[in-house]
Amino acid sequence: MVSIKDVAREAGVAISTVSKVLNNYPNVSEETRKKVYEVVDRLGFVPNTVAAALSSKKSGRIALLVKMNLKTQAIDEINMQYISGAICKAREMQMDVITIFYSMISDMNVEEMTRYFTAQSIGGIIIYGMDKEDMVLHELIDSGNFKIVVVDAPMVNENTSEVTIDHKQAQKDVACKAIEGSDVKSILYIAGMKNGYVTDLRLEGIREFVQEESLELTVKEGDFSELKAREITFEYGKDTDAIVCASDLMAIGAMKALIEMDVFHPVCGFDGIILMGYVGKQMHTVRQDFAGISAAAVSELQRLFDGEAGQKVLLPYELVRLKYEDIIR
Amino acid sequence: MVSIKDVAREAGVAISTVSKVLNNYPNVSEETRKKVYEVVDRLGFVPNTVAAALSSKKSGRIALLVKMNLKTQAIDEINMQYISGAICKAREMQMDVITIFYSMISDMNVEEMTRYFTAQSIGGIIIYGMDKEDMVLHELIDSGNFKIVVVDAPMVNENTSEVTIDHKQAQKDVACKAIEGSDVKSILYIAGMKNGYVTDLRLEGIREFVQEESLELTVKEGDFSELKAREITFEYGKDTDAIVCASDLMAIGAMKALIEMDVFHPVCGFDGIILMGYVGKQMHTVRQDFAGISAAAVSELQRLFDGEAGQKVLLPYELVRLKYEDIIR
DNA sequence: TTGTATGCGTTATCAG
DNA sequence: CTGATAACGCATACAA
Repeated sequence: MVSIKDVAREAGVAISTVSKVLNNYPNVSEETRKKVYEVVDRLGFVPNTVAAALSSKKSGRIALLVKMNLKTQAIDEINMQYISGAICKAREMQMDVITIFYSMISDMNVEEMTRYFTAQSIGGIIIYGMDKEDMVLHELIDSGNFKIVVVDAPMVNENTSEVTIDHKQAQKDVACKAIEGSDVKSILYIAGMKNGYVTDLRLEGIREFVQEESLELTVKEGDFSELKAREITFEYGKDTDAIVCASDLMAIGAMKALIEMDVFHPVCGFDGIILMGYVGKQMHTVRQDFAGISAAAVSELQRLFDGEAGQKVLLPYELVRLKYEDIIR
Repeated sequence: MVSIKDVAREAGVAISTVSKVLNNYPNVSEETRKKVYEVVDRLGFVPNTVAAALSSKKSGRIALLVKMNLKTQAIDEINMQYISGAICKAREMQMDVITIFYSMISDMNVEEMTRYFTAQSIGGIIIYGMDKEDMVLHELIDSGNFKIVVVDAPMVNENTSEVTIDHKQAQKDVACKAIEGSDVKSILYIAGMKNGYVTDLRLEGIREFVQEESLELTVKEGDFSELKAREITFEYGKDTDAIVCASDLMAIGAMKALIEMDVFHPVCGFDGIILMGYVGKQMHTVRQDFAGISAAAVSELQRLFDGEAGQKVLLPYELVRLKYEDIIR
C-alpha cells in the first residue's frame, strides 16, 4: 500500500507538506504543490480515509440515519433514493459515509448514541424522516456534539440545518391541479402520521386551499398507511367529490378502493414514487427529487463542517402525473 | 470520549489486556476478563472501529458493491433488501459497512480499485449482481487481495464464496406451478440478460422442464427489461399458451401487455417483489429472501476472515403468489 | 514556506 | 497470563 510517507519520500518533501498540499492548505509554494501532485498520481496514491478520520476529529465521516419500514416497498423507494443520492454526492465531496437504520439504535439513549457515533469517528449526521416524538434525536441535536442536517424537520441552530421542500405550498398546488376541471365541492383529506412534521405543513396547505376555494373539508388520519387510506376511502369516499392524500401510497390505497367501489373521484398523492405508474388510473402528485434532496443535505453538512451556521434549505418540487408508459424502461 | 486507555486505568490492567479481553483472546484469566467487562459497561465504553481498522489490517470493514442504475428512479426493492439485510447483520457481527454503487468505480482498473478499497481499510467485499463481462471484478477476485462473497455468481476459491439459491430448480418449480391446471402446450420464455450468470441457470431450468413435460419452448431475450418483455409479449404472446419470465418486472410487463391484448395466459415471474401485488392479476413467482441472502453473505465473509476457505452457500426459496390484500398494511 | 514531533485509539509482538 | 511498546496512516501544533 502506498502511503503518504511514500509520496513524501518520492517527492523529497516532508509528510506534513504532502498533507498540507492534499488538504489545500494556504501556505504551500506552487512549486512543491506541483511536485507533490505529480508524485501522487504517478504512484496512484489514495489517501486513507480511515487514518484521516482517526487523526482529525473534524473529519468528513458522516452517517445517514434512515427510518426504514421493513414492510412497505414504496417507502423503500424513497429511502433508496435518499441513500444513493447521499452516497454519490459524498463520494464526490470525498466524504466517508455509513448507513444506519434507525431501528438499529432506537433503543439507545443520547449518551449511548453519542458514544456510538463517536466511536465510529462520525462528525456529521443526516437524519431522514424524523418526527416530533423522537426525543432522543432531539436531544442529540441539542447536545451540539455533531453537525446535523435534518430532512423535512424544522431543526435549525448553530450546527443543525434543515433541507426540505415547501410542503404547504406543494400540497395546495397538487390539490388545485387534481380538481381542476372537475366540479368539486368537498374534499376528503387523508393525512399522514400525527407526529410527523410534514403532516402539519401539508395539512395547513390543504386547509388554506379549501378556504380560498370555499370547499368543504373532511380530514382523516391515514398514518401514511395504504391500508388505512383504503379503509377510510371505503367509509367516506363516496360522500366527497375528491380525495387528497398526504402520500402516494395512501393515494394508491384510496384509488384502488374507489375502483372497487366503482365510483370515480379525482385522487392525488404526494411524493412522486414510481409505483404510482402501476396503478392504472393516473393521479396527480408532488414529485420530490429525493436523491437531489439528499445530495443537498450532504453539501449542507459540508457547510456546517466548514464552520458556517445552520440554515434552512428549500428545494424545488414539481407536479407530475405518472403513466405506466413513462416509468417502464 | 472514553477510550480503551480509560478502561485499562479504571480496571487496573494494561491496555493490551483490555484489547485481548475485547477480542476474545484465549490467554486471559477469567478474573481479569470479568473485571474488564465490569468497567467496560460501567463506563459505557464502545470500541472505536476506525482505530481498530487502522491498526489491524484484517479488520471487519466490508464494502457492499451494489449495481444500481442511478440515472433513472426505479423501484429498487431488491437492492434495498440486499443493503438493509447486510447492514443489519453486519452490525450484529460488529462489522463496519460501507455501501458503494458500481457506477462510482466502474471506470477503474484493478489496481485503482484495489487502492480504493485498501485506502478505506476494506478487507472484505460483497458483490451483488455481477455478470460475466465484469472483467475488472473478475480480476479483483483473482487477485486474492480481498475476501469476497459474490451473490449469484459461481466464484469460489480460497478466499471467495458464493451465496445463491438454486435458480435452475426454482425456475422449473415456478413454471410447473404456473401452468398446473391449465392446458398448456407451448411456453414463451422471456430470459434475462445474456451475460448474467443466473440467466443461464434459469434457462437451463426451463429447458429441462419443457423437455420433461414435452412442451414447446420459445425463448426470447428480455434483458430484465419490463419494456422489452412487454414488446416481446405483444409480438409472440398470443402464439403460446403461457409466459414464463426470468424476473418479476418482466412478468409485470408481459402481464400488462396480455391484458391490453385482451388474452389470458398464465404468466409467472421470478424474485417475489412486492410490486407484483399491485398488478391486479396474480402471478406465481419465486420468492427470494434478499435480506436473508445478504445476511448470509455477511456471515460467509466472516467465515473467510476467520481463515476458512470459500464455499458455495445455497439458500432456500419459496413459491408465492402475491395478492394486493397481502402486501398492504 | 517547510520540516519535526506528537497524538488519534487500536492491535499485535514480544518480554517478563 | 500480563504488560510495555511499536506500528497503522494521517493531521497539526510548533519549530526552524
